[in-house]
Amino acid sequence: MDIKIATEIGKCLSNPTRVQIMEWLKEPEKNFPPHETLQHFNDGVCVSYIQEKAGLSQSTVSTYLSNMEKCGLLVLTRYGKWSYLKRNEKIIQEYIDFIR
Amino acid sequence: MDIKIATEIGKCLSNPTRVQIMEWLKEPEKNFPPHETLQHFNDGVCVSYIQEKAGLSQSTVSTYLSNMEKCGLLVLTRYGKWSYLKRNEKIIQEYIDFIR
DNA sequence: CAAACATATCTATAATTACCGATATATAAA
DNA sequence: TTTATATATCGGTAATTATAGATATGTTTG
Repeated sequence: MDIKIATEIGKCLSNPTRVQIMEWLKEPEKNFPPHETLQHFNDGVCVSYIQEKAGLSQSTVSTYLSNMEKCGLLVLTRYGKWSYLKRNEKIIQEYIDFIR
Repeated sequence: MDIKIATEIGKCLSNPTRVQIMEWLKEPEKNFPPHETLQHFNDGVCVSYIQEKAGLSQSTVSTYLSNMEKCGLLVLTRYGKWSYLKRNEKIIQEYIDFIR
């Protein structure tokens, strides 16, 4: 991992709500209600659930998640009108290897 | 580690110079000239060497290092008029355990 | 003690980020 | 094909951070 990407990841992890989102996504079934159309969390959690739980505006949370996805911390999967986000454990591990 | 401290660490790691400093301090003997009064890097590297290498003002780098020490990323040791800084591997590991 | 040196802190301005409401886009449902 | 729903993006203001120069503090040395 290069220093530029590591810094972008650091920026994502410099805000308590975004750090909290990373923590919530460790255990979706514990932290979120079940999805209505999907019977699992295989692709993570939909944006609106995360937004609701974060208690910030839709636009703010959407921007957070977009940036977290751009730097690789999260993986985005779209099904119809829903977007699901899950942790990208591979990139997280690369980041850990970089800073350790 | 609680989310507040993790966020402070994230802030420190959200700037390329500060990330770079963390990297340099992994291998002081490789990245810095030998100290004049001290014959080792056991307590890390003095502020002025880090400042010189970073290429930013003395006050800016001093503030960086101070914040990095406050959140636990670095350990500060003073000998007379010199301050030495080294990585705090214990806290770094705690941070890694938190985000993983 | 005075001068020199290393580092920290203060003050100020420029740049960036936080956050929202409004609006756009894209899909699904009626 | 309108309407509703989910998410993204735009435009703006408030808050925070970046960074520097000036100054203060503490230490060593002459």
